Amino acid sequence: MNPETTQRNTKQRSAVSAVLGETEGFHSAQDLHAMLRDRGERVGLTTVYRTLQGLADAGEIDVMRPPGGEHLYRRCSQGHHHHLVCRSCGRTVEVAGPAVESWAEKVAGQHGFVDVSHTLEIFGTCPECAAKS
Amino acid sequence: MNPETTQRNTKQRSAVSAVLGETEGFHSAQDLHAMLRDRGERVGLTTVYRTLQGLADAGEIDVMRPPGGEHLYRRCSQGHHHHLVCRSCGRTVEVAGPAVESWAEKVAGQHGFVDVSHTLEIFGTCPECAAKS
DNA sequence: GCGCCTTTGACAATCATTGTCATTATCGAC
DNA sequence: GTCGATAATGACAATGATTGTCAAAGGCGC
Repeated sequence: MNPETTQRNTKQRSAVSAVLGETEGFHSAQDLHAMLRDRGERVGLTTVYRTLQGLADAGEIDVMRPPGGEHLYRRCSQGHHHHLVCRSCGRTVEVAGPAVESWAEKVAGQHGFVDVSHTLEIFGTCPECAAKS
Repeated sequence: MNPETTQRNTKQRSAVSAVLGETEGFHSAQDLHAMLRDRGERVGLTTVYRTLQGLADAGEIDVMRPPGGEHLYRRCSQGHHHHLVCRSCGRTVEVAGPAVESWAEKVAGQHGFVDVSHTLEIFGTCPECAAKS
């Protein structure tokens, strides 16, 4: 078992990372690819996908699978947390829920499940969007 | 707020509903389609998809979007609840978490979000699968 | 600098899901 | 029970995100 999957530092990887660092909210792989092109970076779509997967595996970014069908990626704070997403404008707020974490662990444990993880997303309409409609 | 969801009762709809009622766990649309064919029901794949969407909209079934990429459907108890899924054998346990519900509402409210909903899935390895490995 | 080996990227392939549209079946009215 | 409007169906094509492929290029240790 090699814990350190030989990762090399390439321009493309930093470019993707940089874009993620400068943008707010979630973006699809294709979005990010377009942004990179606009910035003049020449990065292949395939590479964007692979880089994002790598970053996601490394825990440096979060992945969300909205009903829309595309994967959305976002750089988030490192620790475990969840998202409160406006279903109208896409605005995202990070929320922490220690109570939820322990609850999930407890419930899973009661059923004998081990190696537990969980996903939680909260959807709603943010104040601005609610006011608009 | 129900603008007449004009739904007709058709053989296909009952067939899909019946299969869902007799199976355990989550199944993909294509799975269900295959099952229906085995039973001798002649149902088009397109119809299976549409029927499932309809049932999901009506709240009669639950949809899950696992990392695998396929949509999985399952008939569940009507009330709001969540799932504890074995990531090895797919076994599913329904769990209720009143505390989580209220927590989500509260957190969303604190940020001014309205019309709140949420999704929560817990993944783990069930006792049997854990023992096997 | 040199060479090995990972990464890259253009393109093709995959595959679940959705759109299309002529045909069929359902439901309410009579 | 019959009729007719109209929603539902289903075979097929289309879509579109994601993944696979493989030759070429670049990073890293030496």
